[in-house]
Amino acid sequence: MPQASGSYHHGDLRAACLRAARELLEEDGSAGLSLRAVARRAGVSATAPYRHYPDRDALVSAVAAEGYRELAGYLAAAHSAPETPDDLAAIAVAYVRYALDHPAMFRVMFAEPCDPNNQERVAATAAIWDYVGGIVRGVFLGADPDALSNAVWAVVHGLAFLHLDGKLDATTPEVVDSQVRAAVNALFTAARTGA
Amino acid sequence: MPQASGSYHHGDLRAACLRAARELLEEDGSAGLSLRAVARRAGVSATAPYRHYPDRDALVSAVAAEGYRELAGYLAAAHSAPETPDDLAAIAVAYVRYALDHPAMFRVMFAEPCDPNNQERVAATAAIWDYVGGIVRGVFLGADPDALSNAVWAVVHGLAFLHLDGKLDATTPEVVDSQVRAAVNALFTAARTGA
DNA sequence: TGTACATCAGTGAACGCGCGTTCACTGATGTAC
DNA sequence: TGTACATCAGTGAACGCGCGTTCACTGATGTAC
Repeated sequence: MPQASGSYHHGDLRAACLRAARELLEEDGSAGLSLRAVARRAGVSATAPYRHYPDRDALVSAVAAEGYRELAGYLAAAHSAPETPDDLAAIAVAYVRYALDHPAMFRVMFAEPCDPNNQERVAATAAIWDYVGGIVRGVFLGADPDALSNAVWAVVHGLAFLHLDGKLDATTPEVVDSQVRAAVNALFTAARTGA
Repeated sequence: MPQASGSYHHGDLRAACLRAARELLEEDGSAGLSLRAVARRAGVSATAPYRHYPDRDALVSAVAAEGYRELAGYLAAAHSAPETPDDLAAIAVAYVRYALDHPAMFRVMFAEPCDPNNQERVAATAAIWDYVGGIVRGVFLGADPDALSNAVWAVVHGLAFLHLDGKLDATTPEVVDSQVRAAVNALFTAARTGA
C-alpha cells in the first residue's frame, strides 16, 4: 500500500507528515512546526494533512507521542533488564542523552503546552513514567521507593533541561554522562544509608 | 516623572510593557506574548513599544530577566543566610514554589529559545546560578561541591518541570514541599557518607 | 521670565507574511454484482 | 471479466487573523539664551 510515488494518492501521508514534522523540528525548532510547512515538505497541498489529523494540536501530539516511544527505546537499549544501581545509572544516562540528541523534540514533549488531554500522548507518557518508576522500584527495594523514583526522575530530567539551556558543562558527552552517574549514585547511597 | 495619565506621553511605558507582558503571560501562556498585544494592553499604539525595545526578542528577554530577579528574591526570602542542609532545603522548596506560582514565566525563563545572548538575560541567569552554587558550596564543604551543586540544581529544576507538566503529585503545596525536601536531603546524606 | 528650537515619545497607516481552517471539488481506488 | 458506484485521499481557492516591522508624522517636553 505505501508506495504510489508521483501519483495522486500519496500512499502513506500520515507517516510522511510525522517525518516532515520531525525534520522541521530539528531544523527550525518548534517555531517551524506548522501544518502548512509540514504539508509543503511532504509535497502535498496545504489541506491534505487534515485527512489524517483533525487539527494542528493533533499533529503535535502525535509527534510528541513518537518522541516518548523513541525515548523508551533509548532507555530499553541502555539496559534491558536493570538490576543494580549501576544499571539504572546507565538508563539515566540514556535519558539525558536522548534529550541532548533531540533537543527540539524533547522540548515539544515537555515544554510545549498543547493539548494535555490527547489520548495518544497521555498514554505514551504514562507508559514511560511507569517504565522508569518500575525500574527504580525493582532496583531499589528499600524504604520509600516512591520518593526515590521521584528524585531520580527529577535529577535526570533537570540535568537534561539544564544542559539543553547551556547552564551546565556539556562540552563532551563523557562529562555529561559522569555528572548523571554521580547524581544518581548519590541518591542511591543516601537511600542505602537510610536518609 | 512616571505619571501623566491620559496625556500624550505615557510616563513609564517601559515598565508598563513589562507589566502587560507578565499579565498576558499569566493569562494566555507564552502564545499570548506578542508585541502588539502588549501595546494594546498598555493602552498605546502598536508601535510605541519600539521606543523602548528594539524588537520582540528584547521584550521577551527583559521579561525573562525580571523573572530571574524575582526568583532570586524568592530564594533570598526563603533563607537569607543559609548554613545547614535544612536551610538549603528551604531554598530548594522556594525554587520549586516559584515555578509553580509562575508557570508561564518559568517556561519563558527556561523553555523559550529566544535570544540566548541577550546581555541582561545572561547576566540575570548567571547571577542566580552563582547564588545557588555559592550557597551549596558554603553549606556543604565536603568533597566535590561542584557535583553536588549540579545535582541539587538538577533535582530542584527537574521537580519544578515535572510538576509543571503534571507528571507528579502536586495536589497540595505541602506534598510538593516534602518531595523537594526529601530529594535534597537524600543528596546531602549521600555526600556526607562520601558517595 | 519668555521664546526658539532640539529632542524625545508617541501615532497611525501600511507592508508582507504565514498561519489554521473551511469549502466545494476531483481523481483514484476498491468493491458488489 | 466488466461495469457501476460508493468511498477515500487528495486539490486549490478563499476566508480572516494577528503578527513584526517600516515609515513619515506630530504632539509634548526640556533646555539655552
